[in-house]
Formats: sequence, structure tokens, C-alpha cells
Amino acid sequence: MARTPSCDKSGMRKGTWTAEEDKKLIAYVTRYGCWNWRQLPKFAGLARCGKSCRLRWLNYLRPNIKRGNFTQEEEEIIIRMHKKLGNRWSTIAAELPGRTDSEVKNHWHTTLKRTVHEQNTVTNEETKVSNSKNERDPVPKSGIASLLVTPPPATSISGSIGALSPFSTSSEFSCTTSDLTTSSSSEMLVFEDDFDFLDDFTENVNENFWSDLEPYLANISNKPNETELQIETNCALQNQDNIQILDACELSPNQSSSENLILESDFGCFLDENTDRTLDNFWGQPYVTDMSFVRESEYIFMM
DNA sequence: AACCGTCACAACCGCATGCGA
DNA sequence: CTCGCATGCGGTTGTGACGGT
Repeated sequence: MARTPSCDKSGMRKGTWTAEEDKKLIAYVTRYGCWNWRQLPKFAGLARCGKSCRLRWLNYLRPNIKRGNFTQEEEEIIIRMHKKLGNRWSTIAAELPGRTDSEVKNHWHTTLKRTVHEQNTVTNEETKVSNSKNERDPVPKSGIASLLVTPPPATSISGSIGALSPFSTSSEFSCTTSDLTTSSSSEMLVFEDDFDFLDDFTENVNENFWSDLEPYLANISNKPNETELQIETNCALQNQDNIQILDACELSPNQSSSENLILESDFGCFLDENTDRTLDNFWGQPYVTDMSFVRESEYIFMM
């Protein structure tokens, strides 16, 4: 189901991600955030291109990823929105908390497209039969079939689209939580308890998860200076107008003044705040952090 | 058991977009 | 306005799993 690892001309690894690579990426992103995807793999000790890292994180490793089969309700939403919007996968995925545009797209191509085609074919045949017999009352439909035959009024769809906040693209959602789109308060940012992305690791390491992950944290090459990181973070916390944007020259491992801006996220302290918890307690509880100091309009996460 | 076709999905690729210099 | 860079998005591909013969 996955590709065989290989290397391209520049020495960057390609293909399936290994558990070790995943750990490295998780360790780095949870501790330092995604200040620059292109530079990140170098400091995280990954022989991957930034694009690959970003994709891996957004689609499989970030919190709140919802795995498993699509529910009928989700499929109905996909079909309905695809009928209205076409291949706007990110927009469609935004309506499905925890689902990525990639996952929605794949599910459409592998399952729903065929279902829709078959249903439409059946519908056309039924229509022909119905017309030929001059029937007045078509057979009632339900579920997905009803969407294909009797789509809801456009207003119901446009209404939901109109309700999307600026954070509602799948990638924005993927940062943390859909709560941003509905929360009337910026007081608290809650990470739901969907930490399935760690299941693969916890199956093997169990209560030793953090101790197992720690070497990857410790071995992150050229990680930002801890003291400077803390200083900058504290300064940023006192300056609400510049909360997330820290000058990379203060944090960049190579001290280059021309480095990119760092988007400070709460993930920066993610591990530090939670390493004291036991594995069971930690992953069984929602991650709650005080975000009251951040203006809602300035939420910027790991994009 | 071996082969083959199909399916599901992870990952890659190229283009589009946004933004700062 | 233009250019370059980083990121986002959607299409496509490659590969293992699985079922049928």
C-alpha cells in the first residue's frame, strides 16, 4: 500500500515514511512548530524535502486526524458538496472535521465516484422507464441515493459554505481543531482526544512512549537555542500584536538574518507541558491550553 | 500455490496563490 | 510592478493488499 523508499538525485528520501522518520517529525514539530517547512527537515534530522514533511504531518501525523471508514453522513456531505463545488477537495474536507482533502479525494475516486455513477445510471434508467409508463410518483429514495436523485435546495449548501470562517480550509483546520470555526471565545483552544495518530507508536512503546521519543528530541540537530527560544516566547507573550511572529534571526539555528519568519505556535511547548503526565493520562485527555493572549484573528498554526 | 486483475491509499508532482522585498 | 520564495491545492502515480481463477 505504500511506496518503496528510494532516493532522488539530491539525496532526499522518497517513498514510504518509516516509524523513525515519523517520530523525528513529530518530535520536532511538537516542540518547535513548523517555522519553515523547507528548512525544517534539515533541523529535524530528516532526509526529506519540506514538501514531503508538510504532507506527512498534515495528512497523517497531526492531532485530530480522523481515521477509519467514512460514515454515511460524511459521504452524503461529500457527494452533496461535490455536486455543488466540483473538485474543491479542501473546501469539502473543511466540512468534515478530522478529514483531510487528500483523504476525501481518495475516497471519492475509489468509492463515491463509482457509486454516484452507478446511481445516476440507475436513476436515468428509472427515469426512462418512468417516462415511458408516465408514472406520477417516483420511488422514494433515502441516504446517498436521495442525494443523487433529489438534491437539497442550493440554499442549504450555500448556507453552510457561507458559515465557513477564514480558518475553515482543510489545511487551516488541520492545524489544530475545528473549534476555531465555531468558538465564540478565544479563551481556550482545546485539542480533542483524537490522538489516533500515535496509535502506531503506542502499540509498541506503551508507557515508555516519552522516554522513547526523548532521544529524537535530544538529537534534533541544530535545534533552536532553548534560552533564546524562551526569551523570545516570553517577549512575544507580552506583545500581543506580535504574538506569533518572531524574527527568525533570533531563533534560527544558523543565525542567518535572512532566514524566514517563525510562526510561533502553541505546539512549541507542547511536549514540555505534558511530559510529566503519564501516557495513559496524557493521551486520554484533551490538550487544553490558554490561548487568551492571542487575538482570534491572528491564530496561525503549523501551515 | 501461483498468477492476475482490481482496489485503496500513501506519496509525489506540477501549477496556483499569497506575500514580502 | 516584478521577482523570488513558501505554501496550498488538485491530479496522478506507484505499490501492497486482497480476492478470484
